[in-house]
Amino acid sequence: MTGTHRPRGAALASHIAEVAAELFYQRGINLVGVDAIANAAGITKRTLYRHFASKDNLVVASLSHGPSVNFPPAGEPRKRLLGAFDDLIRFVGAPTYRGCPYINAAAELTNPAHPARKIVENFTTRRRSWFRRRLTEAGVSDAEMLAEQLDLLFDGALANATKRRSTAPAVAARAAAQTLINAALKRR
Amino acid sequence: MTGTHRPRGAALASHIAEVAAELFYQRGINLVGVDAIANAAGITKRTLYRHFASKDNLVVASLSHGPSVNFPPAGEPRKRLLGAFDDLIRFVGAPTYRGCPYINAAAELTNPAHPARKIVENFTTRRRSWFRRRLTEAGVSDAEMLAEQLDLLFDGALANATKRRSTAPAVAARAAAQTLINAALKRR
DNA sequence: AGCAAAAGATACGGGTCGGTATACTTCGCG
DNA sequence: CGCGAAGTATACCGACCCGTATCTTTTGCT
Repeated sequence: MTGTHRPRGAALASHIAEVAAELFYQRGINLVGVDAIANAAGITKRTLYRHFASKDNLVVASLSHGPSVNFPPAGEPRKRLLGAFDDLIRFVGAPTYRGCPYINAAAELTNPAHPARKIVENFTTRRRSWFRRRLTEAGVSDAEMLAEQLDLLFDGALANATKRRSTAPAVAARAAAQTLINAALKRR
Repeated sequence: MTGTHRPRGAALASHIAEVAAELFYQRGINLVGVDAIANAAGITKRTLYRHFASKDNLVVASLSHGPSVNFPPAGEPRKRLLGAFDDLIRFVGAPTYRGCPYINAAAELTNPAHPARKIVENFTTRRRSWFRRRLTEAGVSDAEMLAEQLDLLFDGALANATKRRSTAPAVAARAAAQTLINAALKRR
């Protein structure tokens, strides 16, 4: 055991990204300066720039440290699908909820060349794929289309809850998902 | 006819808000300064501040001048509902599409006390009410819940299209809306 | 014609931004 | 032990931010 009290090296980089993620999430990417991040992380701006070449790079790294919805790792396909929506309800109900970090990033980073934009796009694609695989396992014929629709309900609940500060949209999303899945299975 | 070449008085205020709306939409509220707005509007910063007490006030005024989805003003209820989704497809397919101005504002304006946040909330509420009224006219029993769900599909398509730059989510939203409406009418 | 309001032109003020420079201290490890 | 990397402390840079002050010119209206 090395026993260092404060993080160093790679561990420090991860710590910086974590602190940045929280600040970006609560106050907005464009409204948080690197000075504030360095200060909150208990380090110097010089040290921050030793780990991240630029603020843009730090934004990219911070995305994987933000809060997220949990997707059930195993179980009956339909239960896993609805379980994701259950956790969505929990997610938007958190007292510190301030929207979906990825939706927010897409809104804040208007420069199409920003490196974080690709991360955002990949994230959505992966979530849609997860839905598609579960739907295929459940026996839905047009899994591609339904996966897209469940993804919409997800983003819709996240975006709507940001505007209204309520869990109602997430609850409605869960119900809509159930309706759509049932309709797809009946029509088979 | 007065015949003034350049707008004055109240007309100028509206012109400023229009220019601001476009800049905010394309480049982001927090990334556009009042100097850039005054410059693009062909006026002086001094004049801008004669019409708007602060940038925050201008942000509020700009929201009503941004691009928006058209809701069919008359016709058979179900046609009007699907017509809104048709225009949603057009909206997200525009080459200058950069997300929903209201969702973006909610993401950018992290200060809960910002005056624009109330405008954003009112907007969502009004759209949901429009859905609810049409659904009631169409004979849906639980119009409240279904209106919420259609609103989710709307926001979902808008948010998802921002991340992916595609009309596919809007097309899927329209199909999902149809499925949900049909299911609600059958179950009556 | 003439006046008050509106708009132009320009500069400034205090603040923050992302990023860099310099010089000093601490730490891990061979 | 001692060396080099990592981190601290602090100051600085040019650019931009929102908002205001001053002064001149234009305009609409009576």
